[in-house]
Amino acid sequence: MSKGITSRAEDYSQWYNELVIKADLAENSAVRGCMVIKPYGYAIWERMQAILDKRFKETGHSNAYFPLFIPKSFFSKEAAHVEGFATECAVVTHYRLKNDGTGKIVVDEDAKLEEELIVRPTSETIIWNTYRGWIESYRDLPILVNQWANVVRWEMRTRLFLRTAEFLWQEGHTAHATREEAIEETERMLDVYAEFAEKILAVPVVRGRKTENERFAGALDTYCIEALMQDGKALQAGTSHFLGQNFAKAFDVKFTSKEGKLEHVWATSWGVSTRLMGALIMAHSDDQGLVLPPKLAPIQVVIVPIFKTEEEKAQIDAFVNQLTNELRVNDISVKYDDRDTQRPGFKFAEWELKGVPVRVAVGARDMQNGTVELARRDTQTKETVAQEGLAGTIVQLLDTIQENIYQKALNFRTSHFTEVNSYDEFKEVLEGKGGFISCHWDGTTETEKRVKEETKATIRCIPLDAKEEEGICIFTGKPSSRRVLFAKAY
RNA sequence: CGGGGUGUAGCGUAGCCCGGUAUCGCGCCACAUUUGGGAUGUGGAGGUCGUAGGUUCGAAUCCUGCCACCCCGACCA
Repeated sequence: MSKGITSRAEDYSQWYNELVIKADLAENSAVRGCMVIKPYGYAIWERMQAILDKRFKETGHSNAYFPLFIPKSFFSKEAAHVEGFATECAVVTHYRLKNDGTGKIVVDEDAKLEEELIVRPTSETIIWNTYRGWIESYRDLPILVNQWANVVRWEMRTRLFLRTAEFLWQEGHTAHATREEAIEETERMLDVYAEFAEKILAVPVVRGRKTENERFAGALDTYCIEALMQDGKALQAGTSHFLGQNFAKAFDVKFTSKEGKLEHVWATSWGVSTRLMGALIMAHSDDQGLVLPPKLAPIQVVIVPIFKTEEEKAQIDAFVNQLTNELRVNDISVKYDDRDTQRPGFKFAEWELKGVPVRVAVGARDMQNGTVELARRDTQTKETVAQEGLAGTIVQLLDTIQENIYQKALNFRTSHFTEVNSYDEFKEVLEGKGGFISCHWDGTTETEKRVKEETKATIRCIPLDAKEEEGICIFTGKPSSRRVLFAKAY
């Protein structure tokens, strides 16, 4: 693609003001790496929430809410977990401010907390501490809970959408009586994510498992979906973790089984975040702005009237009213942009920037001919179609667009998916077109780290559908039994 | 936290080397003409030049500290 607004995450800056702004409150109090999500951007997040939440409910989950603050001591209970998050925690140490006598507001040192509170970077610890009180018997299991929340991770380096210091997400935390059931849940939720990414976001993803090195802090196994962006870099779009009994042991959560034995509970956790908005933008956008798949778009159809006189406007209004009603019956969200403060060309450009999939332009000429101009955001094409049966035409067109956006992304990924059998080839592809590189790896963290140092590529995942195949590691020549996926990642 | 860079109107910028009270474009406001792809003309509003100090008759410009942001690394959804 051309060097456009979406070729890299950094290039958002040309238009992200439409969706978010970087939080910059004032002077010395800039909120580092956070973002203000403006209404239109938030509407996209709300669509994601609504669709995912429905799926969570359909798969038996309920929403709950746990505290933002986590006592520091909770963190130290699971060794791998604390090690994974220790370096990126915001810590609350005091609970009061005071006037220092000169009019300056300072932290009141007398108001020091006995135990510091951590602003949650993820909620496993506080949730498992709570679950201890909820679980006594196998009859209390499973617990299938999800939380919609914000979390804070004080990253060294932030990147809009992809790695902000505060982000919105959902985190599912489930408790099970058996290992098998927990693994099943982990895989089920990965499927929910993958299906959401592909069918709703129209972003094809690879389902896989992380290597030991890339695993979530405290998990026995981390499943993920990996998407490919238009610049050839991979993005982890969602994760589902099998936590084993690690957190149950750390927080002493036991239950009495059917057989009367006291056992530790099995756990999973899974989450997706506002990073999905970054994935959406970088997977589909073009130089004209966002391209939203119809199933996700907060506004699916925008109608722009073109008129000179009040009479013409009244005539168009009547037509649009009827069309709007017909579309709404079909569950299509419609925006009638009849602002008289902007000209049609301006509106066209603005709604394209915002990614609205279908635009209907209707003017006096159309009213005479019984037609409208129907424009597609994905292909940037337009045609004149009959007003007769227009709602039906649009319903079909939205499906076509959804499919086309997915196909386009899939084609891109297919052409950026390369099997290699030597390290030279590996480096050549990596520095050339990029994308996913499928190759044999000896299974050691040492090799993985060495490759990362030399090439910046990491193992994105071991694909779930990887077939057994004898081969040799392209880095060390040691035997390997299946291919893994490497890529440069965000 | 290391290395590099930047901070001037809502946004993007010129000016800085070589000190004399800030340039241009977009946007904004008013009026007129316009309205089928980001209108045009005329007039107008808007700036403690990131911040604190220093040098100087005089600082956006020179010096020092601090803050923030961006890029590259380490870290990560």
